[in-house]
Amino acid sequence: MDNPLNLPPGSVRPNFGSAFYARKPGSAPTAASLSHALPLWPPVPWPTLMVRKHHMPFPTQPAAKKLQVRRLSPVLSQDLPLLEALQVAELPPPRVQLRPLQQAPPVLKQSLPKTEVPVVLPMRATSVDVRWNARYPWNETSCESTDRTSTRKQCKCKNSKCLKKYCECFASGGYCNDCNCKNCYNNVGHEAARQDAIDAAMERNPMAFMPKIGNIPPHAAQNREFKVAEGPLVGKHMKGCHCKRSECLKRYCECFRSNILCSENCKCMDCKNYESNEDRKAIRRITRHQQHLVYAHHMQNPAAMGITGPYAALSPAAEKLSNLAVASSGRDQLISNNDSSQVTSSLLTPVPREGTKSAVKVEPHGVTYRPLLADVVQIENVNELCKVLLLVSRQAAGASIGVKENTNGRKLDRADSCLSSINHETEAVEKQRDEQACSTENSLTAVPVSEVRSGTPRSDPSDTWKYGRRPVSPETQKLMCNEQDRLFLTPSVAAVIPSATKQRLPDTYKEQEKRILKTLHDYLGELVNCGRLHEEKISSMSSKFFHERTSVGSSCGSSISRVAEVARVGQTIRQALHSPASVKSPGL
DNA sequence: GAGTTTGAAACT
DNA sequence: CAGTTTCAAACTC
Repeated sequence: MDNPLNLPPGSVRPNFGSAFYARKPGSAPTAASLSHALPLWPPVPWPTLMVRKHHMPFPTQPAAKKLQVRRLSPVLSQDLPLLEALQVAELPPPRVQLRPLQQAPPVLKQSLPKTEVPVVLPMRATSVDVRWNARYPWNETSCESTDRTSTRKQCKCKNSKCLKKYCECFASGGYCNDCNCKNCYNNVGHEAARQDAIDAAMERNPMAFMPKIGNIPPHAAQNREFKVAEGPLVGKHMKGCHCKRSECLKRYCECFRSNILCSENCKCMDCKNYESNEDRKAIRRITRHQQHLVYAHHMQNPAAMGITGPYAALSPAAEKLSNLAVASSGRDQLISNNDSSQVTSSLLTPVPREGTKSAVKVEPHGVTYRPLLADVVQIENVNELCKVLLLVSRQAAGASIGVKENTNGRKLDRADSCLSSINHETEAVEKQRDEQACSTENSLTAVPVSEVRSGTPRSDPSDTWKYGRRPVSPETQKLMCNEQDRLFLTPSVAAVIPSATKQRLPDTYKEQEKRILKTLHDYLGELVNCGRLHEEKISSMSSKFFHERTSVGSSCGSSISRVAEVARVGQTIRQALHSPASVKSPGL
């Protein structure tokens, strides 16, 4: 049998679709016809397509490709746990491995996020640990995972033997594992009964294990109904919901739960899950606020919660905190995959500084939402970080392969030039924004970029990346990094490298990766501290009526000095990078 | 944690 | 296909 996902021999793979049609060849025409109409056919709930990824924003379809995850070497993963949270796209295929969820690497299991991203990918897409929940696309995982620390749902079925689609695990195409169900037959020990149940479900509805959320058809994209202002809401429920009393604004509603708008497929009553509805918008705002609370909670207590990075999985405690907060607000939407992207992206969204009228955004319903690092992380910082990482990479490459330096240097120059041109295009926009910029008391840009320039050993076209020019977006930078990755990997580059050097290339990559990620790890660590201190500062200011003034001043002063410290760290990194001897660890 | 509400799935 | 029942998640208290 075809094994496009290279599953290990003997691994359990409940392929509902193929199993069903194998027994019922008469259904083959149906399958064949559907294969043209649907991206996934025959239905293959397992391994279904759900990318396990940390902190990842809910992808729009075109962005799905970016979700391919590079697996780090075990050594690196151990040394740099945060690196698991890094998203790297467009990476060399040999390092990408496909494996069923139950064989997920320990590191991955330990840090499974609450937010997993249902992604529509081609059946044979190269991706890691993918699955696609059929009935429960909002589910982060099914029950295959043996991870006890995962925040996945555990079913509590009592009467269905977990062999009906009432059971989330079964509906998602997975086995029950560590669930709280009773009399469970959804396991390997009851494979025959399970297969019968699958057959029965498929017989009732051949689409039973197909994804419920489909893409927006091209013709519908023109329909205002499907145009979603807030980005992540894409697709529509294939069958449509039939809600009567929830107004499609509670998680009873499959559309709402999947964070999509109700469509013409739905037969709901009193639906409020449409784009312009104010109630829906309010709920989304509240949800974002709750995410911010949870996020801040994580940032405050990373060690106590076993979190190794700012984007680590939500703990049950944090989830409960979130739920309680949501409940207290009178609304009941849990954190959705979609909105997490808004939280993370907002971290990098320049906002007016304190002192300006809109420094704190007060929503109409009175909820104040403001990213902790809004005044700390500026887009310039991201650019600067990218540059530092680029220099680290060069240093590593230079240290490892002297011969390669010139070639790669030219390639990087080309990338830098490209980046510069992109910056040039955004010059008009940035000029307008710069006019609004105020002092950067809490910004990480305390170190003048000119210092970076002075430390650069050669004329660098990416200098245009700096002063006076609005940098490109993080997404563009990410693309640029990817581009640079490819530049290192192109056959043309390999062709000019001596064979002896080629053998050392993997080491070069490792060294580059190690240094880059180490630097980034340290940088983000400091960022976490910054955010924590920043919040302390805000908290202190807000409680100034209850504390003596001196304590506030002390806290603020402490925060400011801490930010300055981070800036100093950045300088240290740069100095280390330009040290003639070797690239030293930033030593944070 | 128990009880209630809700809507999908299953059944008639 | 419509109506009813079953079921488990979501929600409330």
